Amino acid sequence: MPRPSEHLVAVTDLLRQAPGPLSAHEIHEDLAHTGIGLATVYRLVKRGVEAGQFIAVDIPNGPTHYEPSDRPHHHHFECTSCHRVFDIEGCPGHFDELTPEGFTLESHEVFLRGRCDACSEEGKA
Amino acid sequence: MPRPSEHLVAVTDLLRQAPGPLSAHEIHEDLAHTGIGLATVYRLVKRGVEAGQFIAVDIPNGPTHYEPSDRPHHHHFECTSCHRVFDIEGCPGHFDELTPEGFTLESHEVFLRGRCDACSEEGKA
DNA sequence: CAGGTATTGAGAACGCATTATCATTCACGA
DNA sequence: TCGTGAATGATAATGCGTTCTCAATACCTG
Repeated sequence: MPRPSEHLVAVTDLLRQAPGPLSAHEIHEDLAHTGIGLATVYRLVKRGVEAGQFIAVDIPNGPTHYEPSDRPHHHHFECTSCHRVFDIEGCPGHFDELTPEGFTLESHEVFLRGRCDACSEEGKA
Repeated sequence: MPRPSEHLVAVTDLLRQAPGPLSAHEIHEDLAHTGIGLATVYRLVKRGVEAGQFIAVDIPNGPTHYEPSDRPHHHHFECTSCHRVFDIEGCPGHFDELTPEGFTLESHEVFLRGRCDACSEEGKA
């Protein structure tokens, strides 16, 4: 029972509710019950990025993730166990002080890695 | 004039002299005059990483780079123009303060992006 | 100098993320 | 209800980084 163009709504809602950016694969899985195809997921996120609604987040050694573009400045935490990516608030700042002489700083990214709350719990048991 | 096993010396020296981590492709290019093959480059860096001499640096949206493992804690700057990666000294620290409740922090990475000294000069002209 | 072994380079093959293809299906107006 | 154009899903194809295959070559020992 796929509803055309309803897909965009579903993807947008999913990204808004998510605790961090999602990959195309994750979106496809989370919306599996709607019958959406992977190709459509890629089409919608690509369109969304071009339209400025979504932002593409490049993960080191992983697929591109997507998040709504209206979130305030933040960074990301990747779980080394479940590989999900979470938003984290705050920013160390003062990156211009780290920039070498003669270099021009344009942007910065901070990636934390470790275990998310769920996976940390598992480890304790 | 390829000298077998001399290749490892050449790769090691190159990585030591480089201002930052190099990709397999960059190593292959920089050592083109030695006649080294790309497959050999991959073999040597893989072996080096397994042996603990080199460290694999994952670049967002780019190929794995390699650097000597005996460098002190540092981060990286990627030039948006020439796409070379440079080491930068210093670290903002205090990442545990950014880590959400219940999460376990294992490591962190900081990526700065902008124009390197050479490419900044170009822009001025 | 001959034989055995490890290394090498070229190119094929692979894995993965992403994009293109195309027949089918759906929405919507006449 | 029928026709038309846009959207969709399955799958083939692509691009790129990396690994594998294998014949040729270099080193080493006797």
